[in-house]
Amino acid sequence: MSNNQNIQLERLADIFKALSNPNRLKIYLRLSTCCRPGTVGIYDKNMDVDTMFIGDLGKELAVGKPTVSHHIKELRRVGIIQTERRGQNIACWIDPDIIDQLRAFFVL
Amino acid sequence: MSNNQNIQLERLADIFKALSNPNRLKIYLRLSTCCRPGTVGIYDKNMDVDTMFIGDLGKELAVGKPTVSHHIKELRRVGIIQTERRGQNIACWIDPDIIDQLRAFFVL
DNA sequence: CAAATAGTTCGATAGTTGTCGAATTATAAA
DNA sequence: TTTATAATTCGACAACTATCGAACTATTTG
Repeated sequence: MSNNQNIQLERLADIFKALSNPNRLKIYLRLSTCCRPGTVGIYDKNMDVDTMFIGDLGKELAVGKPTVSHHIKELRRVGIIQTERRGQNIACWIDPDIIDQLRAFFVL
Repeated sequence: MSNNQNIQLERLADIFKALSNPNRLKIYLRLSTCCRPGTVGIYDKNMDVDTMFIGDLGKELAVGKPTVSHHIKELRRVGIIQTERRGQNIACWIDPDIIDQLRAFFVL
């Protein structure tokens, strides 16, 4: 019996799992600094305010490229980040919507 | 090099790991209904408003007692819940402080 | 004390995860 | 077209996790 409520629960558990690895959490935190205060919700990925590429993230992480790629894939899979190729690089940013949902979840 | 910031990060990752298992997330959600709306922050564990015991949680979870015990231990280890023996039973409740911290974390 | 109930601990096991090096693909530059 | 850079995919492996049954501890009740 896998009803809607269970699907939602599994999805939420998956999101927390994505944030449960220190390296992925570092990526999340690093990306969250790309959004200037007050710009959440109106963040425009074309503004290039402070664009982060996957390679930049790797340099701060002390793990190899395949590992970074794996973590990015996981964060994208659960919807925490979005990516877009720009030439040789791939830009990443946090999806503000999912963060709103998570904040709402922790209202008891 | 394991500075304070890294310790905090590891702790946060640990909290998310605790919530990343569907059964533990169910326990969290079930316990969160013990706090009536509007009582967050003034929740008094001695009020017995809607006290949950570990056995009650197990009945709703379709896993054996050792597994429930393991999950409770994990949730307590990271500080999400607190427990207290009351006779034969052990009461559980969510620590409201940690929830406030988690909500604050998701403010970009 | 004996029996019943609630929960924990232990040891085992199947499954999952994080990491790597090597090989590969995609794009840009010379 | 050749070379360089950025990132992904693949296969492997060690470490970790969720679960269970059996045995154990703690508490209450008769």
